[in-house]
Amino acid sequence: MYPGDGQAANPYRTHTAGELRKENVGERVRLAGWVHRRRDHGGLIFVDLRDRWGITQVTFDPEREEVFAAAEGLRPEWSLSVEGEVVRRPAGNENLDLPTGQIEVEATTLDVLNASETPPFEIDRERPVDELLRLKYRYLDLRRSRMRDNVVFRHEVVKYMRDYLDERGFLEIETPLLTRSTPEGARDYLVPSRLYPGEFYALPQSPQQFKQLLMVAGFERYFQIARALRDEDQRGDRQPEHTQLDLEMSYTTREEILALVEDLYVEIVENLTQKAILHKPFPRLTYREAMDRFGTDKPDIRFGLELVDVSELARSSEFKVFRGAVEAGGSVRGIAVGGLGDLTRRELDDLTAVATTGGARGLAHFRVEDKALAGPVAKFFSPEEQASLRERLGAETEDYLFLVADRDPVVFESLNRLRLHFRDRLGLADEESLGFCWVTDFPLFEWNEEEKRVEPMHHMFTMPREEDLPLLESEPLKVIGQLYDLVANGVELASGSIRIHRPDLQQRVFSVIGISPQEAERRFGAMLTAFRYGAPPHGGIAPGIDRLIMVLRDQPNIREVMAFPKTQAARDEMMDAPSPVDERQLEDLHIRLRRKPGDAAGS
RNA sequence: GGGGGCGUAGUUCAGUUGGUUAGAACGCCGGCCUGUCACGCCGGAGGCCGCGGGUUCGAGUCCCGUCGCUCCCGCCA
Repeated sequence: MYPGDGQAANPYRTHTAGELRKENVGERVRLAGWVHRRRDHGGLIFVDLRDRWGITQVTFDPEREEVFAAAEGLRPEWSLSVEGEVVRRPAGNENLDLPTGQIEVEATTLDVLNASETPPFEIDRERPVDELLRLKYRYLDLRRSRMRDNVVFRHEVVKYMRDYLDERGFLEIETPLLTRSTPEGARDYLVPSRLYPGEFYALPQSPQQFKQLLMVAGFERYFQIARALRDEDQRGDRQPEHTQLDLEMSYTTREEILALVEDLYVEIVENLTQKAILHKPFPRLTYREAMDRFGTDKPDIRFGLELVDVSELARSSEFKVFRGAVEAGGSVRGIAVGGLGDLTRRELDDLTAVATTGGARGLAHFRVEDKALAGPVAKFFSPEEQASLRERLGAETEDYLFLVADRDPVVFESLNRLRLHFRDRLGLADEESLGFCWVTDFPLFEWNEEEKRVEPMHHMFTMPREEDLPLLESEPLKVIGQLYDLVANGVELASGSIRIHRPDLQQRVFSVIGISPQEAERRFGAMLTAFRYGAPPHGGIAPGIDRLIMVLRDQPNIREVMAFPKTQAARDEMMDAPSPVDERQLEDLHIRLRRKPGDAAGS
């Protein structure tokens, strides 16, 4: 049974509004949907009837007086069921923009199923509307074609994932929403317990431990379209809850996991989109290489402007800023950019601001002249050094050179921002292409300067590289983890690792990050115990679904690809959540409020 | 938590140096129109200028505060 299959005895419709063609001419049909537009010519009325599948033009002839009179009262977004005959449109009146544009339906019966108030914004056209209004009336916003197409496309992608994994022996298994808080990384959403005063469940930031336990349980290949919840501030690509394709495999290798996901993504792109994949197979970059070449672990490889290290040249230069940075253990790196024309003082200031947002204290810039470099600090460099800089950066005459000198993380972050700035300003990246790449071999740990301690870069269950195991206690920051990210067009699309499966090694990693055996037992007891019962080697990955849809459909914001997103302030404007609750409910939960609902937070 | 932008008709926006009755387009309402598909033409209604305070003879416009939306930084294993 399917709308329009003509089989079911459906009182509302025999066909969808997207399927009638000239082959159907002469058939008596019934359509249901919304008034998309009404064009009243006095003696003839056209109604564009819209349902999920498309738009069909319905005509109302004044000779059918009763139906015609009813059609005069129709307004946008009324819900209708119309019966009539499919007729060929008069020659010259076909609408080539509409798949159904060869025909129209001459209405003989009109049933108004429900009238509509005038919508708060126009649904039949793609115009910017205030975000709050869209979210408050999300059910109307979702009637717009772009939003509907986003939702439909998302379904197609998720279905593809399910089918793909099912064919390869994966089982879809649900894991709990009410679980235990693991205060590490992001802030948890907490749920108070009624039966245990003062105790709380946490909503999962990821099903990480459960999926590893499913490997111990022997399911070997698991996946789940899983919600992940984090109580952190929003961004254009971050929401309090997002969806990931969580998957895990036993007796597997990194190569097997990468191949599985790469093939899946290639198939999704080739079967469901018009986009082109820039490089197949996906290029592999180590973390080190990604940082050196692009200054980021999520590089947009669709364009050049790669970073060049000129530290050696800087070390011997007269320019103290450069020399000082290198002597302090940092570096000097830069990019050469063409096609900028002559930059004004103001534009150069703006570029400096881009660099300083990345932490840089300044931005050295040169314009490449025929024979020399020009710029405020050019005088510090000898003609030989200038020629060398130009050559190292591969610059042409009239290019600009931009260099940053600082600690490596600052240099990378600043140049990465500049690189992306020029991408957008100069249109360097092809919008219709997908520059996928894998970034591998991340450090297992990173140094948290504020807390003066070592912490996991990804998560604490990641397997170190075999050859680095001896360094675990002595030089943890040098240990490389068996980690891998999938990146496309500068967006991190998936993140995964081979996991630790032996309790002794897991305990060693806990110790490195300062978790005592007692604390580990208290917080991760189930997992450590489980590992003692023949836990298999395993690993997995978690591709983010929202971001994938964003990239594949060129949507600028994660809200555009979610049916019911929250505002940047994490509110649901439609349902008005969060909201105060009854005193009775609080009592059940053993909760007394210190501040009344509605009081400004933190004041 | 911090910074930027925005807030004027149902919607999207304009609004001069502080000065008469706050405008446009779309939408809405009414009329006309038999081939439109962003239909067309004529007419009309519609405003707590986010909210509160201040300066001023006079505030949409200037100042202070506040609320909301949004983008970014922090944060997000």
